[in-house]
Amino acid sequence: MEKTVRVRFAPSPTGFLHLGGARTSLFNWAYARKMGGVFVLRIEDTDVARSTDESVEVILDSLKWLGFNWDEGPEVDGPYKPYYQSMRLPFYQEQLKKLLQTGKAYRCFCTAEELAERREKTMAEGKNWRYDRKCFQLSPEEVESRLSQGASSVVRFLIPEGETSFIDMLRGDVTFNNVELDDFVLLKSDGMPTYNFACVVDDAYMQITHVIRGDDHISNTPRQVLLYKALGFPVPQYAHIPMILGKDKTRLSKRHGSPSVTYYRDKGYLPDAMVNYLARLSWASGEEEKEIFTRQEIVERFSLDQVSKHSAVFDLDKLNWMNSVYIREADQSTLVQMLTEILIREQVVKSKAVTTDFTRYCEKIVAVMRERIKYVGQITEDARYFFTDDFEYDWIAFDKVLMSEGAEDRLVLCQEELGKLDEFNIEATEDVIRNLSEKHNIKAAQFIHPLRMAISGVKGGPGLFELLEILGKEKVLLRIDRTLNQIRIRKQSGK
RNA sequence: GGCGCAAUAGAAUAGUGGUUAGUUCGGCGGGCUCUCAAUCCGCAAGCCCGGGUUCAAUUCCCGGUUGCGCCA
Repeated sequence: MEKTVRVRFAPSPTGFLHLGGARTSLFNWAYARKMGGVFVLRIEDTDVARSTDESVEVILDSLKWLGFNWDEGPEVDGPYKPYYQSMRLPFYQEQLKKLLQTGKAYRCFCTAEELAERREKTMAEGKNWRYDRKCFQLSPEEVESRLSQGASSVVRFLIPEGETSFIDMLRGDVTFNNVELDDFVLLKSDGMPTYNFACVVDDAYMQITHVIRGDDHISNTPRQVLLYKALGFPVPQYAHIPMILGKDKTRLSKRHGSPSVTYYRDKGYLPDAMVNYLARLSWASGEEEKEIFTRQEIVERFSLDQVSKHSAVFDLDKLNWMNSVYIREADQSTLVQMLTEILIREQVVKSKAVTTDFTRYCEKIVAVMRERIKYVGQITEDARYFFTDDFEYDWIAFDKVLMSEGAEDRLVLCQEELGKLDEFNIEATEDVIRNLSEKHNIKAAQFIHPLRMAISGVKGGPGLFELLEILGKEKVLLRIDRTLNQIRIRKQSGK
């Protein structure tokens, strides 16, 4: 009988959820769902100095936002709780005792300074430094006496002779010679377990069957395999997935925009788009022309042997394209909700200003903007004029469109005629402009462009008549006034 | 420095011992339109290098190079 697949995502809460972590999480989640398995979330917070509760919150929020619901972990009790490493110290102690008693691990009293000194000496001789097992020679009595004197110590794992190999589900056999491995530290002098140790003990206790993680862990794997064997636990299956790099092919970091999931959430990206994009980085279903995959489709098709082996470059352009596809298909109400949240966060409006009327106004904005944005927050960047009368002009376009021959006069005509309207809607305003165009035998565009510039300050954007209707008569006339003033100021200062 | 992993257009990828090497994003050009966007049409652009195996290698093997990672 096949054992139930159990996979886990095990972030360190030392900051936000990184896109790389999000993708690792995605592959674990997708694999669990595909295989009818269990997705475990474990918080690796043994680095007391760097771990914070806020970070845990951010990571949990990010995972929830992406929709990777875990079956066991924080907030979801399971049979192998607790799911915070800092609360699992007794397990590590227990296993450590076992290793110490069977001679598979030993106490080491070497100080950092001593080690540095010996390392330097060895390196000076042109040899590779590995821990020289000085403390392995210590007699049990000596160890006891030093411990009772309160000497600071760590516990090291005794690497056996031979070589260690494991099967990586993407690459096949990977082998390391054990002489390359150090007698690495299991327990730090502060009593906390090291990453490799805690990870193995937890994965073993939590019955993890498949370890899917970034390929930066390949080098750790032989150490961990050796630990499983020393502890008498079954070795899980491994799948090391490629890392996500920035445009310059270095590890994705702040230098490449932002690598944090919350950044994209706050910018107005849709979680489904994010998941889709992350999935397509390193994974392909093989179907040509198909880029858009729902969560369900990803789960149905997901398979680790379709994951590529080389690192991937994060491409914001493609994410933007994908997100814009999702924005065009999203529910209006979802987008309006996102927009108002962004407006409040960016202090464009006060939260108490978000009335029913304002929400209705946002609906109209979303309706005309959704097909021309890549993320919802782009509305506040590209279409500030919806929220302030005091917008900045695109001066290059201003000069081209409004400082040309006759533009001012046409704008005045528009103002006059629009001012006569009672019903200020798309149809009526369009009639006005088309009539003007006909009457003066000037192309409609000659009215449209100056008018758009006058009421929005930019040369692109929604259709003019939609824009007029959304802004309303009062604002439109006011803005034309303001613009006419600007034209006059510029004409005076220009000559 | 030691060890490991990887390598198809600018990016993500498909695919193959014999193919005009496919697709998506991006780029460029054009159509449509009041602009932008969307959309449609078209174009440019790729198998890291060297050896071997083979009738035939982008594909299999070895070496190198480069990139990345881990350890120091």
